[in-house]
Amino acid sequence: MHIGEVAARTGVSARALRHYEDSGLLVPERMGNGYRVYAEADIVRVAQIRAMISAGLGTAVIKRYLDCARLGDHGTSLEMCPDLRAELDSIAERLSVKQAALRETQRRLRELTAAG
Amino acid sequence: MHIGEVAARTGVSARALRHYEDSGLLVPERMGNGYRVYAEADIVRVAQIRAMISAGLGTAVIKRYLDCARLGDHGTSLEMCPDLRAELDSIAERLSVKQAALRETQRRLRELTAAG
DNA sequence: CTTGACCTTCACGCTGACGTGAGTCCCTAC
DNA sequence: GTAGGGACTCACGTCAGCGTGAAGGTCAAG
Repeated sequence: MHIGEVAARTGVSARALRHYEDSGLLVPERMGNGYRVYAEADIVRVAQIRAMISAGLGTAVIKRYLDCARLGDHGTSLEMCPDLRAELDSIAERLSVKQAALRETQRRLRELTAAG
Repeated sequence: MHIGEVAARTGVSARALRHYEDSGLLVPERMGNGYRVYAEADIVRVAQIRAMISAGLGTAVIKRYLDCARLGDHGTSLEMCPDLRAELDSIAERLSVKQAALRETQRRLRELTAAG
């Protein structure tokens, strides 16, 4: 299918899809006229990418994740995955810190409003 | 004290301190020669700002928070605080979503490494 | 054959929190 | 007086994930 249909089915803009390709996250086939041709599997892949981006991951990390996943599909070694998992852990921890800081801010704010 | 000492004591760069001033978060006195003069209380304030920025809050929101806090100190009305609290709640919720997505990503990754 | 929808590749714009010079004072010390 | 270490004000650069034209090729339909 073409980029417009992928955009419609995933809710991701065509511009974003091209950006994902620039970042190496998505590599659609090309027709003779240069049009991008996406497979059904790309729909799932786009959903994965969106989930990871909304989780705060950068495209570089996502690319490594997808490479890792692709290696897994072929049953080959997953040497890079431990590093990636450590990175995901550290990102999750940073998010926890952010959440804690935000909750603390909320607590202070509630104190203020209660005292006012 | 001067900006250099504040930078050293807080671990925040002088550039960042000037940026906070541009954003209206910090308003140091000025000497005759134009040098910024910070009070001890500003050390605490910088720590608060850092905590809120690392929590993902923007300077505009932080400014409103500090204004709110300052109003509280003077015992005056806190009309804007409910809005701010709602905003903090929504940010906290978005962070929760991110964390959940990140945990899901970690789960998938662990499945891959387990299957490899 | 022409409209019109859809596709292509540049390439600049935007937001946010600063980094990084450039060029210039200010102040202390030797 | 001269060196040096701050501090000052512009003002452009950076990173990320796109948005938004611009200028033009492609293709099915009337």
